[in-house]
Amino acid sequence: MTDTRRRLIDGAIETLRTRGIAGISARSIAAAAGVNQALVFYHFGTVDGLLDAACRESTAARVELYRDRLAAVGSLRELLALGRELNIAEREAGNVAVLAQVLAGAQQDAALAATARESLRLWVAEVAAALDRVLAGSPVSELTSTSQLAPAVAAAFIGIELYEGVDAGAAAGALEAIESLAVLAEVLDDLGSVGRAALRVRLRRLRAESRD
Amino acid sequence: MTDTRRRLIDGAIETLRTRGIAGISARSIAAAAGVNQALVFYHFGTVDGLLDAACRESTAARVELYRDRLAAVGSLRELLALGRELNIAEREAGNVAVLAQVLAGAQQDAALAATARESLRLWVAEVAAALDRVLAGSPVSELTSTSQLAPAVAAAFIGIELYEGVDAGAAAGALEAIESLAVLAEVLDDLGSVGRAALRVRLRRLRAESRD
DNA sequence: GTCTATAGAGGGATAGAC
DNA sequence: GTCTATCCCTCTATAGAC
Repeated sequence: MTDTRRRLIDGAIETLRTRGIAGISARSIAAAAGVNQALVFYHFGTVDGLLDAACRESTAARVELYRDRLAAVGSLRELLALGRELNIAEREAGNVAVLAQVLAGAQQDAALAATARESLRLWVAEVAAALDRVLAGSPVSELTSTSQLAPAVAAAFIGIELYEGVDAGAAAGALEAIESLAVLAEVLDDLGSVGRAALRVRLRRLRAESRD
Repeated sequence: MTDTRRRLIDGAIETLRTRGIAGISARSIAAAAGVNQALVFYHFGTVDGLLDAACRESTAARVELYRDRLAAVGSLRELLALGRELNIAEREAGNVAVLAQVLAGAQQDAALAATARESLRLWVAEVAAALDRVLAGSPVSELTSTSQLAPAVAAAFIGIELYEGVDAGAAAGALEAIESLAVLAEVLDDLGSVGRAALRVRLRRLRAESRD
């Protein structure tokens, strides 16, 4: 990758962070990149093309950065601790905010939506793999699949990140609530066969109800 | 409220829905409202002023619409069912998407952030009251407070709504995962004093660890 | 209260020199 | 690959007629 492409991608990410999706323009990005405005079109064709490349590139790099650590996680507790660390680091670097801005823009733009979908899938695949290991043998895995749980984790992350920008206290509370609820899973593990039996009863009742 | 103010507020909400925060302008709103562009400035001073009024107005109306039903909820199961119904209705009406767009714009705009914060607090207050009733006496209330749980619910809602625009399948999975996890709370209720005791043990251990 | 017209800024995108 | 210059469009906001 040439130096100018690099600078433009970094400039796009920085502009997304500082001015949001509503403040994105070839001129604002070029100013952040310290580069001529016309180069956006020479290298990426359109502003959307640059946004697309920036989102893909930044997500891939972030996922790469955390892959090893996610792969090393051995318990729910460790996963939550890593999640909190990741939340703080990404918030300081402004990267979850970037994904949130892209997601907001993607609601009305099919091309950007495809990019956002693939970016989220990169994260979700890593999270799902970690959940698979952490929840193996736990009664929780009878309740829900990690392929559903992982997107829920990603969605919560994004929601909390956006929340953080307008009400930091409430967002911190939300994060704590989620961590507290994870204790429920551990309690169920502690209860062993008793908990597992109670869970099965509930699940049977639930499925009988949904047949009505 | 005059007819023109009404039309402009509705036009702003519709524009937020169809074109997102990046597509907001006095002209696009006025076109959606079927009204002259200059009237935005006559009635609301600036485009931001109109956005602000639209967000407050629309949130207050929505919260009002669901207040009675939220107040009638008597169990976690009923609350989840109402949540799912609300999710579908608001998605079809495009209102959670509107709040998500405002939230994205609010990250870089202090005035809009204040509006978004207050709008979220309207929702959170209702959700917290419902959770208070539903979780009264449940061991879950020893784990976390509804003042933390309610923002978590709101954040998850917003995250899922944004997710829905780019990956509907994954978003549906996320919603199901959350509903499944709620069964954990019911299982713990079923277990009565056994579950409560196991929970207390876990909590003691957790707090001992966090003192290290 | 509503309209037209317009100033002045910012924006996407391109042509063509270097 | 990079720059300047420019076209033409859209934007906010206001002035002033009605």
